Amino acid sequence: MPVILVVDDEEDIRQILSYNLKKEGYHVIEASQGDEALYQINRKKPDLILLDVMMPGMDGIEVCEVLKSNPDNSSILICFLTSRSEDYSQIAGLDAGADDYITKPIKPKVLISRVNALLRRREDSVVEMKLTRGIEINREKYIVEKDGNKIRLPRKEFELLALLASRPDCVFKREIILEKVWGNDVIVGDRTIDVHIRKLRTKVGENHIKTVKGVGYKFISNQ
Amino acid sequence: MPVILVVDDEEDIRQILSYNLKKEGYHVIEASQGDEALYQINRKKPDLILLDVMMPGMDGIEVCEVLKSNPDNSSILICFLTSRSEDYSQIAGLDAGADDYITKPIKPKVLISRVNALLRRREDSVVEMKLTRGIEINREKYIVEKDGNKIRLPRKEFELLALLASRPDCVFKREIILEKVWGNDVIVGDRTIDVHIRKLRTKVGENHIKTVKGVGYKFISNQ
DNA sequence: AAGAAATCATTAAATTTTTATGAAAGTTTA
DNA sequence: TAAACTTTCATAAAAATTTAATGATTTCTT
Repeated sequence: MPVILVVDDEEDIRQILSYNLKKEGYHVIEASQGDEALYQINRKKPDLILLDVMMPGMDGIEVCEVLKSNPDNSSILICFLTSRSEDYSQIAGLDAGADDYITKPIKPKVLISRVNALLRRREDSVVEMKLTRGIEINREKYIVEKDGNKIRLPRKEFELLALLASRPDCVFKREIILEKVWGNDVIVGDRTIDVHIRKLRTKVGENHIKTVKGVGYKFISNQ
Repeated sequence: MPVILVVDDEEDIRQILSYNLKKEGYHVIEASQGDEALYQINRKKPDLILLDVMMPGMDGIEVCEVLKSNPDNSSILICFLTSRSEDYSQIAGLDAGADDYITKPIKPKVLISRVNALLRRREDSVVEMKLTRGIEINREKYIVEKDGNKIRLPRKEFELLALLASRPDCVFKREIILEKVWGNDVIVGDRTIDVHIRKLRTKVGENHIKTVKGVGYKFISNQ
């Protein structure tokens, strides 16, 4: 289940949001201030952040900027919480980093449908993906481009790469990889993953996939 | 989901358009100048382009002309963005290449309904389709022309070709093919698809339809 | 720090899956 | 009913996937 971080200085609001999200089955963590939010993000990378714009101290926009300055966090969705009174121009201006915004007062139904939509959309938006140093994955075309050259990958290899690349710099445990790429019911030996990783490395580049011994593999975005 | 390219030199406008389109679920890419737009089009062929007429450097009309000079791009829809002040004669003049236009200031609701309408209309208008290297599909006549020669295809073969060609280079999974060409209720074996593909290949050309093992087939546009 | 244990890397070979193809058997259409 | 169209079947071919075997590396123990 996706992890959602709720950031708002008012405890009442945090509770209402948190309650409703949990009821939907999401794993919710909270922060009451900007810096606390950044701390939480570091500790447990959320899938989505509901971020209040107006907060004492570091406001939502600053948090967003700091957050997005780290490419590790590029896949985190951000949804601002704004008061209706804050004018649209401002919201449009800060839109750069955000994926959506919800105006207060927040109705539970609106909240849930927006959150669901955002997370659902994220799944689909992995159709095309630009990765560092000219690696591009296109799900529709089932093609990976490296420095402009098209690389044709067999299905399993493609799925594996797409999975790893869906969250760059995050480690995927072997069990997770098996579950996502091979399916829960299929039983294959552990060496199978290695072999596929091997093939990917020769095709996509040796230093794009890093192994984390005892855990799994990750796709390296930068450097 | 369809891909929409937003071309406008003002960042604010790009953002507002982008935001609203994304909210609808479209995949949006942006360009701030004419040549950047052409670059983007080359990189990822969009379904629709929202194209500002007045831009410094290469203006919208030029972009449109360059675009349309390449038959590969004939299926891309173009919607101009114009100021109310720009006189209609000019707009009428450039109408040739464009499918629609929206006058600024742009209201989100108008934007969305126009965009939806355009894309919906396109679905139906796959009546005739020019494809690379002189392959042309005419839905009304159930006829395919290759290098000027008319090829008469049986219904199923035609539907299959039309489906694959509707999104060149995109893979159609076997299940999707079955659903679209044969219908959800009809039960036919997987070999049936192969056989039809083979017949198409012998008639239309071996290297126009490519198989993606384990996934499905795709129509190759170029080369 | 040395040795043992666990975990990965790598290659080649074996196996399985998936598709191509020709021919034939049904089906529909004119 | 013949002709055209669809579908199935059987077999060949190709490609993808998995296993197995061996070497390398890291981690853990003592």
